[in-house]
Amino acid sequence: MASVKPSVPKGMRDFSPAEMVKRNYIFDTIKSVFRKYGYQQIETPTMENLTTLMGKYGDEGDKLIFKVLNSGDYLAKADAQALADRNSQKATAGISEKALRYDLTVPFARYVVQHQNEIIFPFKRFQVQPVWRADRPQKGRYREFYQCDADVVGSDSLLNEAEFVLIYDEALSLLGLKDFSIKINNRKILSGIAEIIGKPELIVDMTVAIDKLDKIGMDGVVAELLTKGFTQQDIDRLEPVILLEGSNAEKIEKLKDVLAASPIGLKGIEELETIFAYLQSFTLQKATLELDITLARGLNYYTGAIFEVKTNEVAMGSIGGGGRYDDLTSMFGLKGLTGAGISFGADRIYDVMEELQLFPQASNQTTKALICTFDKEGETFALPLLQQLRNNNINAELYPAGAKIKKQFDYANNKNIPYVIVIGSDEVQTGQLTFKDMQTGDQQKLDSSAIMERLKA
RNA sequence: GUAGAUGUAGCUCAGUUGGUUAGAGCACUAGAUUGUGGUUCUAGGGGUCGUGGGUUCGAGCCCCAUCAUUUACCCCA
Repeated sequence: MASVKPSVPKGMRDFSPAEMVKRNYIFDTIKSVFRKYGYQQIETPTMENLTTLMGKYGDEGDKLIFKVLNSGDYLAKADAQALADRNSQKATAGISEKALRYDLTVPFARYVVQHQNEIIFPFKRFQVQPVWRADRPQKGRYREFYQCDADVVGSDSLLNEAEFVLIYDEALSLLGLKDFSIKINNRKILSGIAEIIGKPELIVDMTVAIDKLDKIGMDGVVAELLTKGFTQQDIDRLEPVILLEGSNAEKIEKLKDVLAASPIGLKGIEELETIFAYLQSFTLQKATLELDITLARGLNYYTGAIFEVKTNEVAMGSIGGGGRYDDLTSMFGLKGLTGAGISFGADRIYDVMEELQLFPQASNQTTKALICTFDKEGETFALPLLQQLRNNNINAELYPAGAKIKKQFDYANNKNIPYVIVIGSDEVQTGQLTFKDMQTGDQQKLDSSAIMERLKA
């Protein structure tokens, strides 16, 4: 067989042992915080029906969904006309019925509707699984990456939103981030602004444009708004709102003025105030909570609070986001169920922590003791000791007999194994085994029970 | 989809105006050391220079195409 150059698909990666230690550290930390706040883990399949996903993420999102070719003779059922016309979009429906999940929120909504009779509401679930996007990879952007989501459905209490802030703060502080912002906004405020301007139908274009403020500046935003159908007059009314400054409380007061004539806008402000009021009773560790009126987020299923988390220590896109969605389950036939959730971008958090060197030295993830022998006799002698070590919860391995002792020590060294037990003919005869500390180089003769005590300590 | 950068040993990279047999570090193998690694010294293996074409007496280097990787835009975690 011709040999194939080994490679993985664009934007996807292998994770070697050293990386997995660090990744698990992130996952375990986030999961423990989720559990602490009452969230329970579920998983959903890698693939969803294409119809479940399409139309949930906007036109752009639809293009970024990885579609999976039907099994068997997939062209048999294809739309011949669409194929002849080279109309990919139309042809897709005939040849693909499944797709890789694009996020965890939509599959969760599907799950809730499908299992509504088993679920006790409010239902608080977390989910840590990879998602796939057919995007162009670049810094901090992969085609396969993990999201860590916590969502609650069936509770409209704004305490949930307040707790999301606490979860972000606690998890990221635990991971060692020292300066990050949890940005918060409310979709209803954005709606109110669009309403005041008199262009409620252009809310999506408006939010997409002002979301870019810190990237392209006010001039860029104005230019984009003009192309989207806003007049200079609209922009004159919009500008002071976008450029609001001051403390969160000051921004809220100014917004109350601006949105006085918009019931929905005022509702959004009220929600924000409630969340801030809840948080008065809690102390944040490292996070800065910041009301950011330009925060929009692309997903248009959000209806209330919107969150986004950014680190201020390195240049990186957002490392988390979320918000409230009042109607996501209605797409699957269950009306009147509100939900809210947040997501951590584990891969970006990894990149940030790597850059800031925040990973602790992990010592207990490797083998603690390696038994080295010279021959079959030593190996046989070593087997009971090996089991005894493992029975005492000591990570231990026996180097298969036959290799040169130098090679075995090399192995221990490369694998960062801290202790080596050497068993040769002397040791077999006397029962006094050679026990060596690989860090200091010290070695001494000890019997197996003494070794056990040393390793348990 | 648009634009730039980069493709040389398993990895990270050097390679002069185009000139003999393409180099280094790390890693690997062996020896110095027949019961001792991490340090040191010595030797060794390993290359269709991404691929295809062109210019030239001569191409890793110049030109064209193509593929791959990567960065930015759009969008997003």
